[in-house]
Amino acid sequence: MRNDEIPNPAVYRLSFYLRQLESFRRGDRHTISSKQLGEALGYSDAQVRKDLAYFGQFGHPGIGYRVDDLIQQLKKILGTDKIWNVLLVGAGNLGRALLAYKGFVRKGFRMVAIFDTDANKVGRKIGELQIRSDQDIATVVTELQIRVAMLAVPVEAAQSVADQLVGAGIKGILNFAPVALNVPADVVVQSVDLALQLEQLSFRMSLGETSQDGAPSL
Amino acid sequence: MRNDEIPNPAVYRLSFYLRQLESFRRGDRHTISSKQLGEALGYSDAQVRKDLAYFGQFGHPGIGYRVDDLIQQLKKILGTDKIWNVLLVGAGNLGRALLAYKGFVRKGFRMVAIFDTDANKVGRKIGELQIRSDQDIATVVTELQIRVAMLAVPVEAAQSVADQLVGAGIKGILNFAPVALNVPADVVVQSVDLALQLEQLSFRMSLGETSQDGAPSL
DNA sequence: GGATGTGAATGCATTCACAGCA
DNA sequence: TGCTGTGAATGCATTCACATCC
Repeated sequence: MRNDEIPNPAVYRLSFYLRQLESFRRGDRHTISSKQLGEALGYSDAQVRKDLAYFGQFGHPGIGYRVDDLIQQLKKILGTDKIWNVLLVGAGNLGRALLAYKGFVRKGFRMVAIFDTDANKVGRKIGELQIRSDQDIATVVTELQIRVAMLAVPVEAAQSVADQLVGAGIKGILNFAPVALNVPADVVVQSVDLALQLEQLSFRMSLGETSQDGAPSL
Repeated sequence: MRNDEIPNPAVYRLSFYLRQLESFRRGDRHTISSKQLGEALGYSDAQVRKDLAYFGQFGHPGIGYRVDDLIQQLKKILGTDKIWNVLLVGAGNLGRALLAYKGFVRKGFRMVAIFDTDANKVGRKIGELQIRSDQDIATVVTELQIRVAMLAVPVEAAQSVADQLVGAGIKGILNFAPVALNVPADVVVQSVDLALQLEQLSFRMSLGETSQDGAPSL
């Protein structure tokens, strides 16, 4: 199947399916139906089946989906079936929290270098890693074959650091600065704006809603 | 206009419009057309007009939108035209980073209390605030009239803390734990799963995409 | 019986295109 | 002329409903 036929929201749901399946597996569930998986997440059974069918035939009629199998398949589809080397720019509060965050490692994302533009911070160690100057980005990216960067710098610096990252050959940026980054078409940006999330929560609190979670579109 | 006629994606875009308008204002732009606003964010002009029209008539034919005005209106719609008292549960790495994050304050979210379940941490100070026991949540919520909570505890603890928050009268939770929380219909949960964002980035890197940003749906 | 996978039908979001106003 | 606001048209995502298989 061609990739551009897959609805964006479906790709987000894939991650939720994976998360839920891992929870089912911890509960020693070996097999699961689209109905059960959907109910746990607030989706219809048809939605679950359709989403999965975009990527292949993973189910067994009369049985459902084998939990272990489907986890493996989803990891493969999402690209987390292997280890990724990731670099971090910005050794402030947020950067240090990201560095320590266990959830990344659990998914196979390994932080292998930290950079900061602040000369005072350069050279200091955080955990195992020594903070390096942003001047070294290009060298390190090449040496360690890094394709993904996390950007946790102040909004004023974000675009220029993004340019450096792109120049160094980075192909994906997880951006925490509240700004729309300008990058070439072959570089993917995924943005997380924390204050924006709280603002959205504030909006939804003034309605009679039941909604969960932040997710997709384009 | 009835609220449930507003597309979810449109609500997310509202936040992006606001962010972009504030950037335009810093550049001393006083008036802006739907075309210009849309171009800055990758949306069509019709999209911008339609989204705004869900909430009222803010524009001036032949002129466009007055930047200052529209900022005010959007803040009012989103609920960030006033100060919110917010509490935080979880004084780990992430919690401390959230506490120090300037972006929340800029939008009028004021962190007024921190809680942790770890007795070792209780009593310690972070910045101005002293970490309190989760036992005190109900008291503090009532005293300080808090409606919003940020949840930055490990995934195993998330649901039980969420129950405590709900019991104390909290109506909105910004959840950083990678789990779908179960809450009553009058409580809103907005979730941010950091590892999931990185996973989505990984998926999109294996396509020929140009996409930006993480956003809506249901 | 119990479940999947999938074309067809529905419903929702976006875009078009234009009347109307400054 | 330049731009908004909006019904109508289009396009995309979800749901229905059923043939198919264990």
